[in-house]
Amino acid sequence: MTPDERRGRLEELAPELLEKKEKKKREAGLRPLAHVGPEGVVMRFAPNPSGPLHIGHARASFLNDYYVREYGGKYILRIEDTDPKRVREENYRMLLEDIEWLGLEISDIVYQSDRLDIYYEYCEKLIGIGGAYVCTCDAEVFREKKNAKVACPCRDHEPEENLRLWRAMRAGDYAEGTITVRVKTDITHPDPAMRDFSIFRIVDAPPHPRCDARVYPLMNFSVAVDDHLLGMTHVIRGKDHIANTRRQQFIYEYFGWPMPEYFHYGRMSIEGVVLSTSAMKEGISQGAYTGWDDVHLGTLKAIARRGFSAEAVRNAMIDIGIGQTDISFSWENLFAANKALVDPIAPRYFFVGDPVSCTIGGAPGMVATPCLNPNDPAAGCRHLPFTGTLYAPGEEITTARMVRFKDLFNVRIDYDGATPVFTYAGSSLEEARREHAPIIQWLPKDAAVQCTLHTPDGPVSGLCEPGVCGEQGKVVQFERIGFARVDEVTEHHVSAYFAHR
RNA sequence: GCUGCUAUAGUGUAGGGGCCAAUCAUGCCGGCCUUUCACGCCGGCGACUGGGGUUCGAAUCCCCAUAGCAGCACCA
Repeated sequence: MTPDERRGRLEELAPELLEKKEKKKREAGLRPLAHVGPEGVVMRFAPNPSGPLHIGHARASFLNDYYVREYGGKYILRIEDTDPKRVREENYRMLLEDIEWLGLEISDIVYQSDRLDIYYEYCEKLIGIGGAYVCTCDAEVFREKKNAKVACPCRDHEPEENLRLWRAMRAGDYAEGTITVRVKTDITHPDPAMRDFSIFRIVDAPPHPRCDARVYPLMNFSVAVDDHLLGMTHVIRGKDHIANTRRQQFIYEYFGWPMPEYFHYGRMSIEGVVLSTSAMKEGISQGAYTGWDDVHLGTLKAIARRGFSAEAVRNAMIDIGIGQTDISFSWENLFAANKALVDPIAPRYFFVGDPVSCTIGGAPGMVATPCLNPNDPAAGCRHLPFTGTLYAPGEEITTARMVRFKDLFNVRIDYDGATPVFTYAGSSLEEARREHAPIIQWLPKDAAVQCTLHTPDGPVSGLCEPGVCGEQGKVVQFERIGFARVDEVTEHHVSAYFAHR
């Protein structure tokens, strides 16, 4: 049968089958979520304040943000600061700055360090119903027993005994590392990661910047309790948490709570930038990097400094989606996403690398008026006066017999021995085209500013238009070079970071 | 070692038994437009990891292999 015949046949036999196939249509964006109630969704972004946010965090935060925007509901920023060893005062500030930059639609901010009493309360409940026990075994000893599927003696304590130990733990009778609370799962579970994992421990030092405590929950407990109490409907996080989800399931089951719906996206490798907090910290302290926003780093601060907008990062991340496949983050795709946003609005300027001063014989004085943006005439023009001498890019004038200085005129290049001689060759654009003269950028002798363009291959020094000085913090396009963010402007110097072509 | 997840063009992604000689984006190549090698437009290149099985029919379901990744912390 031909497809048409089949279709006709099916129409006779079971027309309803035809319908559902028809409506399969692809829409832009992420796949729809199931189990969305009338109130929308409740989702969360849960970083820990151990350093600045980086591209990996952008993915997690934007995926969740996408669905909250899509369905409405709540987006909770939950700061997971239950490990005093990894939490530092300044990190909270940086975290909030980064959140601000991302432009997330956050509805509530929750600090886990404010909620220790809640975790204690639920821990006591869990112990009371026999779901957890207090273990005083040495961690190493326990690990070996666990790997051999052998229970430790503490596992047989009655709940009363566990409660007694728990209170002693709370009261300060035990030192760091000598006592822990474990969920009673299945010591013979085929997956060693599931066997009686810890949910509380003692940390003596350093003190926590936001609370006064010695007994801290481990993430599997605080996360499970919070996700339930805060009403999470869907959780999107990396696949490194896939085992944690299964561990948390034991806690949900003991309490009889329904679980949220989980998605675990795959690992994203990112080339070309430093991502590990420890490596960044070390590099900064040794002076290899200028700070958290050093462009060699993968932090959001660095990305921003290089001229990428949060919107571009968002678009790139939504395009990547929530697949479980491990992927390589593609800078090229981010470049394209950023270009789409920045090209319509970035003002154009001339940048001249390796500038050579050229006096043009026989040329009339005039003022060139190139557009700030050829696609947006309303943006206006720049005014570049020519008074007899200009700067031209060294490489370009040594490889051509004739050039056209953009928006100015044509120049013929002859040689007197090794020294080039420049003569005015008319203003006809048609003629320049006929002669295949390259149209190149230039700068007035009297109106050029020193400019360092930082590229991945190192800094390029040259000159740029004075107008660039008014663009600090903005992204401009250096014609025929690419987009760059104007980072710093001083009286006689501009520093810019190359973003992409 | 044990447990689990994944496998579509260079990169990212859609497709979850027949509409797939496989979508879209990006990239690359060619052309057009253009006083930027930008933007825009037109055309082209490029992929279902391998092997078995189920089925009339498999990118899609099952098994095995291979590869990658994750977890097995008193971190998150």
